[in-house]
Parts: sequence; structure tokens; C-alpha cells
Amino acid sequence: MTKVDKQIHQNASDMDNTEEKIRQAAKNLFSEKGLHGTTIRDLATEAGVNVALLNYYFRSKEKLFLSIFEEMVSKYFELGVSTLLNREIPFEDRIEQYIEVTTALLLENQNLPMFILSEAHHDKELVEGVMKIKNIKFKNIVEKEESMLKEEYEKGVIRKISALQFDHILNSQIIFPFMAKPMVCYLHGFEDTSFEEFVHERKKIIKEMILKYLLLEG
Amino acid sequence: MTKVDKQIHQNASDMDNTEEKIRQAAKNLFSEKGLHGTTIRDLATEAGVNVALLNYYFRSKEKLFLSIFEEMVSKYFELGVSTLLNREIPFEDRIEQYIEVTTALLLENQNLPMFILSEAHHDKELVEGVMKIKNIKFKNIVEKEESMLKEEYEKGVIRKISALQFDHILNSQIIFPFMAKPMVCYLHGFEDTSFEEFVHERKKIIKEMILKYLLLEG
DNA sequence: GTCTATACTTCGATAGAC
DNA sequence: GTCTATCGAAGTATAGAC
Repeated sequence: MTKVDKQIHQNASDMDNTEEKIRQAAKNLFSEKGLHGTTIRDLATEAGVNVALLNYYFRSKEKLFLSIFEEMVSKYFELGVSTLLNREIPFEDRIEQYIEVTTALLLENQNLPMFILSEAHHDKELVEGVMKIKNIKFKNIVEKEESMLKEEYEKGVIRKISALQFDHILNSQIIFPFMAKPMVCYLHGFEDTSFEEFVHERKKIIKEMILKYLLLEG
Repeated sequence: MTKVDKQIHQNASDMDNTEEKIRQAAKNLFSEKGLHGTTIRDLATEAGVNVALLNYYFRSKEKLFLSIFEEMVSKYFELGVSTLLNREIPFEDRIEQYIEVTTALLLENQNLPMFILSEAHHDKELVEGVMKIKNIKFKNIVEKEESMLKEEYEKGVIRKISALQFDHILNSQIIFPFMAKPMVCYLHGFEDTSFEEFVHERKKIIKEMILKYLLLEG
């Protein structure tokens, strides 16, 4: 009966088990307040359990954090890559798709970029530690991107550009607004809806600007 | 004599007084580890003093942080604005100057963007609190930018664009690399020097891409 | 102004009952 | 698996001597 009460507002698949409730709370709080800005008591309260359970499931705050961080990194990196490398559709369309799909992900997870990059900034060894697990995959991606760009260059579709610069041209424009959001919202008196409009409006600009720069014809 | 030892490696103007030593330590640590990742003991050690002195000069860790945060915000915002609004030189040159001068500032203060934006992200009220002091000035800037852009548009120099989108086109490209630095350095095996080369290389790309998009002729 | 010593608070983690 | 109670460590801040 207590159990029934607890389950009323949960969809059984995810929120019925404690571990998932804790993970969800951790995602929310860590990505909003950061590792050191979040206490295990905050986490327990947000998850609707007590502190002892956090350590029961995850051994320590540190381990819980690492688990969440790794999940978030995967979430971001695994998306988009396939889009960008898919040679079956024209380069131009891939760029558009990438902008579309990445923006959509970020609108659904607005704290994701700041979470990953600020924690990486505050603890440089974190990146190394977490990325090592997925090392092969990521090095692979850069190489594949490099060869894809070379191919398009040799076909005469785009100008010569490194994967590094290409990634930055794309990602800086897409990601940055989400990191600067508090500043933007303050300076322009934005609410969440105005911000989202702004992001949508931005997609067209980004696409046009990037293609104008990269494509050799048109 | 103890005093002499302490002063050997200091240039009298700044580092001879304790308050400035503490401020310097605070800038270093807060911008590297964040507010909650830095303890007053860390600060005291870095400054070469003891904890009591921090509270003697700044009353509390919080107050010290606010003081530093405000200084960093000013440091960033006050630069570049005059460059961008200076109607005496052509629009195109202003863009180039802005990229040049802002990149130089960030290379000298690589943690600055992540410091400001991550703290703003973790504590939304922080922006409001600190910005209110400089409120009039900032609102002013957006307005001036808006009218500058309108003017250039009416002269037929550039396409129509809002100050908000204009700022993002410029700043996202310039600032983002410094926020993503740990990730980039890991993925590409970069040291600090390689990273700086990358940033310098980027200036040309940014300039060309932005002008290609904004300018109506050429 | 600067130090040592210490009071007070909060945090992370665990023991032990259920 | 879940709770209450509690311990030891670490954090912020201050009192008081010099």
C-alpha cells in the first residue's frame, strides 16, 4: 500500500526502481549545480530516498557521478556522428540533418553541454579517465571524419578543412547558445520559450553560413 | 627579513599587498575549480597566507567570490565593445579587430569564459545580482549594437540581422574553443602550444566565414 | 595586519535494526 | 532493500594573542 502510493506518478518501466530514481535525480542535480555544488543529501531528497541508499547502490557520490558523466558523454557523442559520416546522402543534406538532430537533442537536454564541459574543465583527469573506456571509438571517429572531409574535398564539393576546424565550425555554433543561456536570458529578458525560438531561428543561419563557407559552388 | 623573502619574487606594484595576493589566488582557483570546488584553505595556501586573513579582507568566501566574479565579467564585456561600435573604421575591419583583440584576451585568460558561464549556469541568480550593478551599461550596449547593425544594413553593407544573432555568430566561434579545450586536447593529443596554434589558425577561418555570410557584396 | 587555535556547521559514508 | 542514527572528516568562520 505504501508501495502503491509511491508508484502512482511513475511510469513503471523507469521510475519504479530505486536505482533509476537516483540516477534521474543525479542527472538533474549534477548537470544543474555541478559535482561539488550537489550534496548526497540533495540527491537523496530529489530522489525521494535517504542517503544510505545512494551508497548502497553506487558505493559513493564519486562513483555515482562518474556513472552519470559517462552516460551523458555517450549520449552526446553517439548522436550525430552517424549522420555526419553517412555517405549515402549529399554533404549539404548531412549538415542540415546534423544541425537539426543535434539542436533537438540539446533542446531536450539543455544542461548537457555545460555539464560535460564544465566538469571536464574543473577536473582535467576526468576526461582522460572516462574517455579511455571509449578511446578506440573516438579516435576512430576523428579519423573517419578526416577521410570523409578529404573525400568531399577531392570530389570538389567543399574546400580543404581539418576535422578539428570543421567540428568547431559546426559545434561551436550549435552548442554555445546553451552554455551562454543564463547570460542571454538576462541580457534580453528571455523566458524559456523565447530562448527556444531563438535557437530554432538559429538553425537556418548556421546552415546557410556554414555551407556558404564550405561549399565551392553556389 | 621574512618579509624580504616573501617579496623576492613579487613586483611591488601588485603582489606586495596581501589583498592583491588573495585576489590573484582566488582568480586562479575559482576559475579553475569553480566556487564549490575551491575551499578557503586552498585559497589561503595558494595566496601564501592563512584562512583568517581571507575573512579579514573579504568577510567571507562568498563575498570574495562575488568580487572576483564581477571583475571577470567586466574584464570580458568591457573589451571589444568599443571596437565593435567604432563607426570610424569600416565594418569589415571592425570584425577583424574584434576577433583579434578578443582572441588575444582569451589566450591570456583561458579560463575566463568557462568561469563566468559555468558559475552563471550553476547559480542563475548570480547573473542577475552581479549584472544589476552594471545594468544600464549593458542594456545600452545591446541597443547601440542594434542601431549599428541597422545602420550598416541600411547602407547596404550587410544583411539584416539582430544583435542577438550577430553576437552569437561572432562569440560562439571565438569563445567555444576555450570552453571545449579539455575535450579537444584529449581527442587530438594536444599540448598548450598546439591548442594555441589551433586558435590562431581559427581567426582567419572565423573572419572569412562571418564576412562571407554577412557582407552583401564580394 | 597577521598568526594560532578553536568553535561551529555541513558533508560523505557506514553500522545496525527492520 | 530500506530506514534511523551516528561517526569522522572537511568546510567556513571567528576569537584572541601578538
